[in-house]
Amino acid sequence: MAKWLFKTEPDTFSIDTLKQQKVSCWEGVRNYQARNMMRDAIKVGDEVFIYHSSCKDVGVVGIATVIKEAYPDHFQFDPQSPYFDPKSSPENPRWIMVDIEYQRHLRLVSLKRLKANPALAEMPLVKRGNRLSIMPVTDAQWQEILTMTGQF
DNA sequence: GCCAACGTTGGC
DNA sequence: GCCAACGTTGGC
Repeated sequence: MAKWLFKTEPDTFSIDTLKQQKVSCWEGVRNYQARNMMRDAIKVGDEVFIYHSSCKDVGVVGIATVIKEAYPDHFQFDPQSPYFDPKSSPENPRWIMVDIEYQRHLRLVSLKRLKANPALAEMPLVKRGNRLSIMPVTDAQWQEILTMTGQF
């Protein structure tokens, strides 16, 4: 099973919200590279690090699993939604989402620590100017980050 | 709030 | 197909 990292702004949707809901769709991905990964590679059973961005405590905060593979993100059709895309249509949807299920919180592994770890230097996350909201994580990187939590 | 980095758009 | 302008992301 593959492993991934999903970014979210906790002011909009946090790991705590996911825990309360237990399951959630992952809507609002509006980047072609991220979309293509969801479409082509993200499968039921894959594990996902949840990452909090644009907030006080930036970093990896928990784990979820994929429970539903790519299907159309209906927010793209809703003019009231911030994720509305006027160029998309139900007949030819442009954007998709997956569903995930909460697994557990992790003790925060801050971006600062991720950047300081040479074993993680190849992660898109720690590269300069990174903007990818969904990215693959290798088994080795996954284990390294788990080790950094001290929780395994 | 600032600003660097990046993706997208659109004129040509 | 190039590339400048623009909008967005995201750390700080």
